[in-house]
Amino acid sequence: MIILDYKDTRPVYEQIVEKMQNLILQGVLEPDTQLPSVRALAVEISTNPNTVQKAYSELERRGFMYTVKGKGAFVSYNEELLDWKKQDLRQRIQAVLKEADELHINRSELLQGLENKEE
Amino acid sequence: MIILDYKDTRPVYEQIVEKMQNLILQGVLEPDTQLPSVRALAVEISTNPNTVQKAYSELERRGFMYTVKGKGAFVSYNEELLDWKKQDLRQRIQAVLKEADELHINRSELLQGLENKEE
Amino acid sequence: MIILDYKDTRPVYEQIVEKMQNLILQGVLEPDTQLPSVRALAVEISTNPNTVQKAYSELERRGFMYTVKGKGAFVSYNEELLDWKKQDLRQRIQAVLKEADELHINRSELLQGLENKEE
Amino acid sequence: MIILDYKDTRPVYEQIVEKMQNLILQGVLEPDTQLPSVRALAVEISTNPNTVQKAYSELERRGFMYTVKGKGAFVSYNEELLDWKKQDLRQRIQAVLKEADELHINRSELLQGLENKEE
DNA sequence: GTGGTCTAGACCACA
DNA sequence: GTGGTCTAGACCACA
Repeated sequence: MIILDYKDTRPVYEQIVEKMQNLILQGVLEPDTQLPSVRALAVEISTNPNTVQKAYSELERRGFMYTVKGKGAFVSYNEELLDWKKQDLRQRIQAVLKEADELHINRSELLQGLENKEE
Repeated sequence: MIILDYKDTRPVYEQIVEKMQNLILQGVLEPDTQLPSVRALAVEISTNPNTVQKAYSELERRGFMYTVKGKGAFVSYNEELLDWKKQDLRQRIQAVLKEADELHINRSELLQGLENKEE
Repeated sequence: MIILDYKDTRPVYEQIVEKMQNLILQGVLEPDTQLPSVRALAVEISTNPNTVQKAYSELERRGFMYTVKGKGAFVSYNEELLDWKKQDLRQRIQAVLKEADELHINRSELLQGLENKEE
Repeated sequence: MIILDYKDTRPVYEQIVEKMQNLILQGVLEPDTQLPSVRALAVEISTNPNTVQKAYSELERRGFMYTVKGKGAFVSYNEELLDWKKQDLRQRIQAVLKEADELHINRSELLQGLENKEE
């Protein structure tokens, strides 16, 4: 389900959050499906349960899953989440462009050739 | 000269690096100008000299300043550095766009209205 | 694992960098092996953890190790690093030879008898 | 007579020593010629007299000049000094080759193409 | 005075 | 436990 990249410098829990989030947004994990338990996932990716727990809490806070006591964690996808993600991506691009502005680097020049997905 | 943002979660030394770098790239600090001494800057922004030292070392490593032992630190700007920065900004935008691709979010839609600096 | 030479005038952190680097290039420390923790090595060679930390950061920057937060530091050797080291050694010899040229000292004379390792 | 390189990372006094030494070994400064006074040279290269003094002391220690109280400093060249310099260069090359040995890098490979001065 | 290194120890996020 | 950052202060070579 999830493969960690040990050469990635980001914290493990952040990698889990990002990967789970993408699986949900992409529809690979469908709404109301049950997710693996904290312990099961920890074993699967051989990491500490604390780390998985931290990732799950963050995903719940962001609205990507809900937990039912005694039953487990479930996917909670809805259209709003994709919008939320779009906003997030857009803000990250804006942050970069703001930096460019400060250095008097032309925005169009920077974005040139990036409008379309390369395949 | 430099104002720290205590709400910023990044380490202090990183904020110093980024701000000095921008001042140099913007031409506010001109080549061969002497920079404030490690101790002077530490007092000015009320931080520890070691922290400023760490920032200065990183700036030297990146080619933004050079150091003459016993005399001080001096600005060492050249055109290549701006190109290097442009590459860096471009790569950061590409990383965001790659994420968008994975979620089937349209690139043009995401970039809409960002081509020009808002004023 | 590492023995410091207190007669060596170079800074302690530089000696650590050089020795670890050699152990990695020689293959004594194999890729993905875990390195001693900052604190453990500091105790072993009776120096300050900050000094070891500085050495580890430099080794990471040079590509000889990678760090997983909360887990530790690991060896990250690849062939390119040895090539890089060869270039470095060659350049240092060239610098000496250039000095010799300026004094009209014959290169061959200087290099005589050095082509083969003494055993 | 001497031009300092401010982008050179070595200490100023070391640059002075090296440059004076080369001028003497090359015969540009002839034996028993009077050298500029500490103060005169300090003004000429706009540095601190302490720095020139340190360089002169080192040159005297190495046998490249002698001082006559009340008169000044004089060049003291003799054949032995060139031999001394050759030994010095040779030792520096040997140090590099010893490093190569430790990494199992072939000496001949490293020295290939360096036997003759490029022009 | 100036940068560079180091000690001794604290605190934090992460696992 | 592990790396990363930081404080407060010392000492050194160099100018």
